[in-house]
Amino acid sequence: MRGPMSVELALEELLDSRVADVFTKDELREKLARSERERRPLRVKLGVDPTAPDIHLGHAVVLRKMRAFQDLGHTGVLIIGDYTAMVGDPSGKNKTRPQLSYDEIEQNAATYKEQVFKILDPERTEIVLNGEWFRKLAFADVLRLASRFTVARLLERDDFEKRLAKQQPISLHEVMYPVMQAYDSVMVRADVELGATEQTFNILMGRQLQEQMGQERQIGLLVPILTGICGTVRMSKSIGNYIGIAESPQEMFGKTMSIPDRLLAEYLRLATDYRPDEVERLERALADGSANPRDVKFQMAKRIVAMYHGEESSELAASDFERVFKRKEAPREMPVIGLSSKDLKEGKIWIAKLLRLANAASSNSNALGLVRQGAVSIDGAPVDAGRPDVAVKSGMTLKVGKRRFFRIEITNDTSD
RNA sequence: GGGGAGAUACCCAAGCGGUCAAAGGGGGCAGGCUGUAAACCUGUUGGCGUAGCCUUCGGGGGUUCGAAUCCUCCUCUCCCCA
Repeated sequence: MRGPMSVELALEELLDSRVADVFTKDELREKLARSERERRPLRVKLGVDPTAPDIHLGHAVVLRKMRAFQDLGHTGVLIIGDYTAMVGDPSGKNKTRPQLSYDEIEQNAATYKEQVFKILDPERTEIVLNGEWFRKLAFADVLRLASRFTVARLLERDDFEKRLAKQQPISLHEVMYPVMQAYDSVMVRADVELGATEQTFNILMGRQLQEQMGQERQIGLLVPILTGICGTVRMSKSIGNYIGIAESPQEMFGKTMSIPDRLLAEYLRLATDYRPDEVERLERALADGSANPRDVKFQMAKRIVAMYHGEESSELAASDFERVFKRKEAPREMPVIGLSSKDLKEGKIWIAKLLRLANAASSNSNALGLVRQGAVSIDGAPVDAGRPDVAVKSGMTLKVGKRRFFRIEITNDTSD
């Protein structure tokens, strides 16, 4: 149990640390105080779309904020937008999203639930699918709901404004998205809605609708958007510039080390659990040159991996990293490519086939391209594009590019 | 309802009868240099056991020895007018 002082501190962090905006802070303080008085936990809502199920460090920022509320005794209400996923949130998009099939959505939702408790407290989490209420609405209900919003107001969203300016299409169903999200807030009686800054508009709509429908309006708490590891645009699964919280320690470590230096401060602040004063100290050291960015990044990578895999795995990932990139050796453990003796002709295999079995190339053409560029080696010897049939034995190491390693295992298959 | 513009690969965009698997840029991947950073240089970026062949330029049909390019119908998008 926390003492009174640490509650004070936790509150301060809740409102300020990794927060971009709160509307409004005063209202939130009041709600928190009242919740304390009445011993009624706040209902803290977060809506997620089960479109790309893997949770990454970008999602983690907001999920960890929810966790912070839970640690103070409040209830996290996680809405899986199975129904809204059929629409696709236009936020930050410059084009219409593809609508998913129901099967895909269900599968994604399952993966999501699986990963989310790496961060959230299961004891204080409610998970609901918004199809629960949307499925039941009749068209007349939808019209009544829609009548509470004006087109002018909905088109004020900057993504819509931009698209209009660029003469790009906006579908009617996309305009409904904020309406649906607002309705979610009403249905779960949210006290607080969390989201990244791009959610500002949607969350404000929820506030408005709740008031119109006789509820106290929710507080919006916005967290900053994390830039992806490419360093240019937001972290996103579909772009592929992400670090997933369910990825292997080695992957996480490596990806963290590959971010551009200029993202260091941002990642220290948003992606780690360093205390604000620690972040500040590191930022200062980077700015005045007393710390080497590479070393800070190394520390940070260890921290991030530890957050999701524990200290031990983190240390191992760090030492594997040193081993591979400093000493140019193979990692201790690597994925195995299982070959059967049937795959071989006189002990040899076509390199393209080998790469495809390893899932290291998307096609034979792609594989042979890699070989031509000298990216492929076996036991340290580059594969010659002119001699694409390579002799392999169990225990040999296949290396593709700078960082992908595989161990070859051959089983004697004489079944036919 | 009327008039106009448009749809080309992951994205932007050129091409407007053969020399087009399709310029250029971006992005991705790979190589060099590094710290799996940045910047820079180079290569590569539809598929196929690959000096050859197959499929691709919104979709169908046609003209032609030959079509991303011409004709025709369809689908979709944007703009202006009502």
